[in-house]
Amino acid sequence: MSERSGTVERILDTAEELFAQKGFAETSLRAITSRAGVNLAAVNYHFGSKEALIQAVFERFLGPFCASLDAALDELDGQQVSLEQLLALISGTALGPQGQRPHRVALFFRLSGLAYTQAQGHLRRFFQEHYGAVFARVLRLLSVAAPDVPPMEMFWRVHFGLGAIVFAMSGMEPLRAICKSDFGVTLSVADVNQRLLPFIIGGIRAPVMPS
Amino acid sequence: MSERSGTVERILDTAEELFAQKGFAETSLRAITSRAGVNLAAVNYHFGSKEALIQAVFERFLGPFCASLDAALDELDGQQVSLEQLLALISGTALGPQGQRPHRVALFFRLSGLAYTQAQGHLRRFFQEHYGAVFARVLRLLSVAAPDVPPMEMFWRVHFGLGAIVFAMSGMEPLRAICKSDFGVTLSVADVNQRLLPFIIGGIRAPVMPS
DNA sequence: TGTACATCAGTGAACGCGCGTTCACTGATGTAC
DNA sequence: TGTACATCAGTGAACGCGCGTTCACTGATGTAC
Repeated sequence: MSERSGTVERILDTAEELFAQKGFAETSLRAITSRAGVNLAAVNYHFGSKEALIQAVFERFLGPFCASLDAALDELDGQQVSLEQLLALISGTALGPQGQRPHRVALFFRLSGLAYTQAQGHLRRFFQEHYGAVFARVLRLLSVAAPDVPPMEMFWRVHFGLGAIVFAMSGMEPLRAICKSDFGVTLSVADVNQRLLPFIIGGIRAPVMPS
Repeated sequence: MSERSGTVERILDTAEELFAQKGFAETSLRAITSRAGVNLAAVNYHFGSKEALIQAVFERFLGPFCASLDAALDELDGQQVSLEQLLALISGTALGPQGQRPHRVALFFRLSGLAYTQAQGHLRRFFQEHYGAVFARVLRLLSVAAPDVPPMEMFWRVHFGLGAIVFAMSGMEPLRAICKSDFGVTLSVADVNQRLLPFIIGGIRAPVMPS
């Protein structure tokens, strides 16, 4: 559990934080290794390359998350699930296992946003290969939970919703600061999360335009 | 109108395209100038630095857009405006003046996403300084158009909506490709835009959670 | 009208710098005989 | 039990490379007298 003196874990922790803070291209291996207190060459020794390090950061988060989500979905297999339940389950799974470190979820979504947004073609491929199956499964369940929305419409709306999440998580710090100064209210990351759900549910449930 | 042999315009056009395609840090001045067919030193000669070039790219789009939007909002000052009308006006203004080049809108939102998402602190400041007023004005009008949503809630929901737009625009190409292969339907950028509006309106109108 | 000078867009080559990666090496631990 | 060797995490210094920026320069155009 403790990661004291575990070079690999120290690199992953630091890389995760810095990538989320500044982006992939803007974070140098020197910045990571010096902050982590390890030798510069250690990254290439343990991971092989910067690109492989980036993938390892995602894998460490996404692996357990998808496993947990898959298991949770297995449990309610066949049952009728509402949109609210389904989304609550997903957000609960994301928040769950790390518990103590809720900012890691924000971090992770920010990373996903960067991965999509930056040219990082290798990451998009990596996502599709490793986690495409779970994604498709969720998409199918969503279509069952909101039968008025046809599958293709649902596909787009889910991505719109993902965008809302990613963007909110990415701009979390500045947005919370503006919220504080303009409305005098200090919201936690969890508070923002709680506000996201109704927005997304409202968006997904919106009447479908007759094309 | 024509920008033939206008070095400054050629640089701006090319930079806009490449920044949107690959991000700011990932796009070198050498890539921009060689594709634009101008001398490497011309960027620093005309703009002073790479950072100033980035701001100039935004200014060229945002300046006219905000002016048009402000003018359009002036015209219906005092009238009762619905959420649908307001959002249609904004998206119309964004799509309007460039008309012939609809992909510039996608491009521009992608750039905004990058600006928010990447550490580029100078860009966030630049945004707030130059366009904070128009943004606040729109926010006020939205609050009038959807009086059930309190201002702070609206603030967050607008940003969630912005996220949906930015993300959809950023991932436009791959998402359209997936849509084609999974559903056999080829959507244009305008089609995706048309699907965005109901989602955002649904999200903004969603019942407010009793906190 | 002709000449000298100023202005300015654009150029080509070089600058120093930080980057990801490589490589020969160390020192500790485990294994074979 | 002692010795020789293999393995492996980690190191320090250097590699070549592409980057943003700078600078002395050119050549065309405009202006002053």
